[in-house]
Amino acid sequence: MKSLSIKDIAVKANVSITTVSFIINGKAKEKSISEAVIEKVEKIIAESGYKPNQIARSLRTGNSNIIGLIIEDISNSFFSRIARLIEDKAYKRGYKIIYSSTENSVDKAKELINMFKSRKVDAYIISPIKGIEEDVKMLLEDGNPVIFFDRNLPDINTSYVGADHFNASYQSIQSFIDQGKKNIALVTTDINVEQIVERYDGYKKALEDNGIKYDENLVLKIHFNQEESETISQIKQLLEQKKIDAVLFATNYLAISGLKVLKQINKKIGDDFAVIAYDDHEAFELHTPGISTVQQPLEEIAENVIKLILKQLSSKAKPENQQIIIPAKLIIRD
Amino acid sequence: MKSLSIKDIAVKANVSITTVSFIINGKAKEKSISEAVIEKVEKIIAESGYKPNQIARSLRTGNSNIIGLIIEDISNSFFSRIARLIEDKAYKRGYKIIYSSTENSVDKAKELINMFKSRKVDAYIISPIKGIEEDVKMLLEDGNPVIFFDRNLPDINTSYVGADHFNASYQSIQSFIDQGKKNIALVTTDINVEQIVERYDGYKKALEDNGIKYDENLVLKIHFNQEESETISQIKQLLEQKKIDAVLFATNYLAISGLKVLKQINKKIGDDFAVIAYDDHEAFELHTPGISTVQQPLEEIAENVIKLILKQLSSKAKPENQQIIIPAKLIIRD
DNA sequence: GCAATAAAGTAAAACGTTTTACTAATCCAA
DNA sequence: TTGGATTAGTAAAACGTTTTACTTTATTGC
Repeated sequence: MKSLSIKDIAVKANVSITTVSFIINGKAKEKSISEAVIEKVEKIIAESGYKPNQIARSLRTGNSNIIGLIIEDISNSFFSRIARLIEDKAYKRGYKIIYSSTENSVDKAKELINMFKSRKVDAYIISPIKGIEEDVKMLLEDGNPVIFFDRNLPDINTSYVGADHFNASYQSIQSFIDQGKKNIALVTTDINVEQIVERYDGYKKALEDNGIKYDENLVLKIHFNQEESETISQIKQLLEQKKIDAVLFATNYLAISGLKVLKQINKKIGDDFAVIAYDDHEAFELHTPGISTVQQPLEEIAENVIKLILKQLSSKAKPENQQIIIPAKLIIRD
Repeated sequence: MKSLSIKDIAVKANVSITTVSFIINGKAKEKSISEAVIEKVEKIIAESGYKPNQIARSLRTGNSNIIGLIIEDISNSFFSRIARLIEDKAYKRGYKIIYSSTENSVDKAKELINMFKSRKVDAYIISPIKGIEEDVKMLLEDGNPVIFFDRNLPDINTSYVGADHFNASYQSIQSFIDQGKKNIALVTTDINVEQIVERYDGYKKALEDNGIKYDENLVLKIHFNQEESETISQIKQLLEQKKIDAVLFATNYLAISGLKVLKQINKKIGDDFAVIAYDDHEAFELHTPGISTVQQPLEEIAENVIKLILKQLSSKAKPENQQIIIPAKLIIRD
């Protein structure tokens, strides 16, 4: 069964297509369509269940009311929770979200940008990776609103919303030191994105400020995309160094793997061994003992992202770029 | 900067729009375009970075290469993991996913269906809720491929892929009974969807088959969408009944809340109190002691969903409906 | 009672593709 | 040498909207 078109409505109501279009778009008054006609057409529309074809609409107007969301991996709870919040807020303002996961592949990220481009999304929300700078620059040159979140690309001149990774990391290490820890390990990833680098820098700076020498044997950089079993064996190797008395995990999935290791090698978290995980996760609260975490301000990040996007979408002129850095919260458990 | 259109390419190559279109769509051979022209046009396309406008394409052809995914909540790890798998498999076959969360609201689900309809998605993958039967029927009447997963709506005649909830629940209870448990509680939700009802039925049947009387004081039905604090206090009330020696949580988020309660009231899982959670979650593996779970076959569900969808998309005639029920696995931990 | 203005509405172009039906030139067989 | 088949390509309609520029009739002010 073919779906109804504006033409069918026009014929039924015995008016022109133009008139129907004006009514649908709330321009009836301003285009001086009579009350009687408005009512008649609206009645027919309601009865027939006609819905305008958004594709035709997009083709004509050039915008789609769709926002593209590019993230690393929707099955990571940090991203899925952010996605949910963004979706929610966007939806309330009449925007829909198309998302896709890059799995940290530059090629896939570029492909996604192209796909979104050819689908004429109105705006891009991206948690970027190194290597897509040129593509993003082209988007910006073409006048597309682009907002980065969680991660930033320093060479790109656009708005960014994220947590204060450097300070969060610094404070975590400081709290270890305040507890008297001396041999503090860091488990992080080798992906070269700003937020990960900042966490690393915060680690180093805190050690330095406290007069503790940086020891590269205490830092483990895990390949992204490797099998979890491999990750686990690397972490196991690290943590078997007896002297380590504290460890900061730079992402939640690394912390999960790390906790599995602790369970395996039966190393207890307590007075002489402390753990902090980056990005909260339900497992950390439930764990016995509770795992201290750096909690990212998801709600604020999502709210700011949407606010910036909508501001750009509603004003023709591009607003000033903003770098919104939101403090993260260190939650000490148990 | 305006983006390039097929016309720009045609002008540059000094051929007609038609010719360019044939080449883009791989019909050059069959439409007898000469090798020389093909090469020339392809070169120009590559150099200019031209990408066809998918919106115009969709308008003309009536399909979008987009599959709509409607789920309850993307931030629930069961759905986000399934979404990731589906996205991945769809992507490999040239399809993109638009997803949205219903939050178990019938109105939002209907709105989403309408939105997808007006965007002309090629197919619908839905984890349905009661109340949208009419809307789905209309989709089917219009010839749209629709596949349900995780949950089913009995009155609707379409394909379904899901786990064997009844047996999984039955086996869980049976395993409690085999351990000698007598007062087995069930914490479930009040949403009226088949998969939840089946879990409940499995619970009842297992008790009955073992000659244990059903006691409604041992069954707690939690409102969907209520605050977690409320959920926690209700579960607390239930579990404070001393005689309860085992509990099955019918969803992973209920189990998470339940574990928080156990931690609060300091009730230990062990020989005289057992827990099984439905749907695995990282927290369950890490928990001390490990929490036994019913693991849904995510990979198989996603694979079957995509297989069915693609079969429908490629064959003009609608294939037979299939009900694919995949056994779930009871993982006993510790 | 006449020009200017307002009210009520419409025809047709445009958005960027795909596809159908067509033309013109060349080839080949009888 | 002729006429059907093949090769190489194109013009134009169609998809379903929005929007600009236009028409026709009624109203107003003087």
